[in-house]
Amino acid sequence: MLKLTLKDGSVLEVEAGASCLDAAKAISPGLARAALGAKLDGEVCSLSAPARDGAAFEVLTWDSEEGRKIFRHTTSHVLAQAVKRLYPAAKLAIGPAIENGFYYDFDVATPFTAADLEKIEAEMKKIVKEDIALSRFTLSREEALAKADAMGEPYKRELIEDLPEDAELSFYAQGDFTDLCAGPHLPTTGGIKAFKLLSVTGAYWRGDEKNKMLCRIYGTSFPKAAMLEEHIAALEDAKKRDHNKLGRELEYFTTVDEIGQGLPILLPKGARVIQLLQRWIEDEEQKRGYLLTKTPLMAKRDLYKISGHWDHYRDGMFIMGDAEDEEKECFAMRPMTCPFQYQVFLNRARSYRDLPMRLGETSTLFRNEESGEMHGLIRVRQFTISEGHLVLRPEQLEEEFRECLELAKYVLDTVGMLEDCTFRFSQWDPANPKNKYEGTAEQWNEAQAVMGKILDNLGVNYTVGIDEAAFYGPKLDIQYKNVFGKEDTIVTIQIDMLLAEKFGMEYTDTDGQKKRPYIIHRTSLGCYERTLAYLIEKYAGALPTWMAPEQVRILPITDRQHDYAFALRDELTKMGFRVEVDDRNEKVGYKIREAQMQKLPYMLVLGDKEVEAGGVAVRSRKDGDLGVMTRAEFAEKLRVEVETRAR
RNA sequence: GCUGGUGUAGCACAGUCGGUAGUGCAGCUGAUUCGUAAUCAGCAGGUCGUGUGUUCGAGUCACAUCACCAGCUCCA
Repeated sequence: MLKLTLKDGSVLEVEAGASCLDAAKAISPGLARAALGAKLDGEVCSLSAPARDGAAFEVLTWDSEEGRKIFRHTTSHVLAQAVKRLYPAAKLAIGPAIENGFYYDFDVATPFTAADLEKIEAEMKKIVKEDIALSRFTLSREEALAKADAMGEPYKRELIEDLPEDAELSFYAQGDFTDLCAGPHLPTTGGIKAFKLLSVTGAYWRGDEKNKMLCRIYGTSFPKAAMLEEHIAALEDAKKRDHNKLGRELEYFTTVDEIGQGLPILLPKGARVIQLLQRWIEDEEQKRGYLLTKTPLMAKRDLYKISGHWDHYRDGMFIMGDAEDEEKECFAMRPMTCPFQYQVFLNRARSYRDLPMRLGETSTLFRNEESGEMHGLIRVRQFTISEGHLVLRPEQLEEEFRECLELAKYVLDTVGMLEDCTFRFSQWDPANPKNKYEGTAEQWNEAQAVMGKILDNLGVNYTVGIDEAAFYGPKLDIQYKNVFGKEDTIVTIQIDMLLAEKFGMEYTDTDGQKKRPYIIHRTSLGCYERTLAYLIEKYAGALPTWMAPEQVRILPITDRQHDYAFALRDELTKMGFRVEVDDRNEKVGYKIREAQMQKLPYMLVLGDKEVEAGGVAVRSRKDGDLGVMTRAEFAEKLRVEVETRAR
């Protein structure tokens, strides 16, 4: 008999030689039916793996991420098997499970089309119906290489070659298909009840643009058809929130072919929201001791040579004139604010009494992104950020970093985005071959150690992103996902010791010695265009009242109420609210419908009764008819909602 | 930049085998003065993303180019 320890501490006895599936059955047949994999002493394994005496045992179901990964990873093998059956010449690359699905990369002569996907799906259905058992076997490195060659899989050979020499390599076989794979997998293909291939795209082998572009098929799968349908419906729903569609429909922004890619026009509504956010951030920063600066949008190449941008970032810059002709003046639009804002500090000799010096600027930047990178308002070529640089004595670093993080969390929380944010400690990669980073290993290790200590002291729950640092230092990036699950940085806080040195920044300390300051680069709300995009998606266009471009629309029922309507508009406008009158000759139902579709927070319906009583009939987009109020009551309700920045 | 897809009126779409462009909503004009998600009628609006080519003839076919979308790479 074997003894397994369960999660609740109880001990389960099973026959010698029992598999993890047998153990699951021993717990309960229902659990065994839902089981996708298991954990032995915390290590994920297939259900077919033998139970180990004395091990801690756990059954993985759909409720666990590991369980879902096993399920989807097996689906990717079914996909690969179907592709190999239909297109024997296709070469296999990799096929992992990802969040919400899986993909598999193939090297094929001609990329798959939508029609091919249908054929492949049909073949996958057959494979699932055949209920083929998956079996694991291991080979030595040499045997594995021979196996890869025998299968005619050059990419698998490359993968094996890069694994450590003494590694034991596992393969999974399912009928006529075998794949190099760490696993684990479902016991058979029959468990995959519902799946769908979603898209076919290109992807570079090993993620390197110098390598061949492979053909990637994305898909997803679920244990029940209803769950798949629900997922597809959720994807459809996400598309409706897409800022790039909704933001154009609701007239927040537009683009014009003649102006160019990545250069959106902010229409009155979008421009208003961004103005509101900017005023708020500038005021918040002023309250926190920031000094306001306004620095040029361009500079001579000489400045970028000092900062290192000329060497490290030139491809990303808009350069005017001949970059190669050293005799002539050459200007470039700024891709970052740092070297400009440092000049404020450098304006005169500084003492320790000047520090901390907190500089803030609503800063417009220009980056010549590659043509395929642009996306709505999220990735653009000209954008405006709530920029700031803090020049510090070393002992001020931790406290100021904490305050930067607090400010970022406060503004993200206020706009309602904090709950969906994740934190990433972005570090350098000493092995990066592209000469991406400035400075020495010692400087990097010091900056990262300092930052790591601060993050740990502050209890920040972060993931580490290797090779995600800026060229001059490590970053804490606050990440946000768009409706399609694609992640971008919304706020960044960076520690920099290199640029201070390059620009010769120093201060006289209490002991009369010249010392090098630390610098924090940070944003409060990141890039306003990007933030607007996320807000449109988060609220599906119904922005909270305090930031809504139009807060109230007055809807007179007939033209007898027009004078009252315009007087009311002027009254509310003077109080600082954003109000319009819909005085068109239309029925009130029509006007309400339009205001609802534009997601306006409040509609004030005015008929003879309201005019007579001097009141307003209030309708909110959320709760419908709120009944009649006096004008003062409504104004007070609105004031409280705006001042508290209610969501 | 790379792979694939898309591009017809402000928006959503139709347009057959290559034969000279339609529908609905929006807009404008008129009538209607109406109580919580669409009043009725009329009018106007498009060198079919752009360019070149094939053809007697191109929205339709070919090539190039631009923009948009998904993904890769890159990044706030």
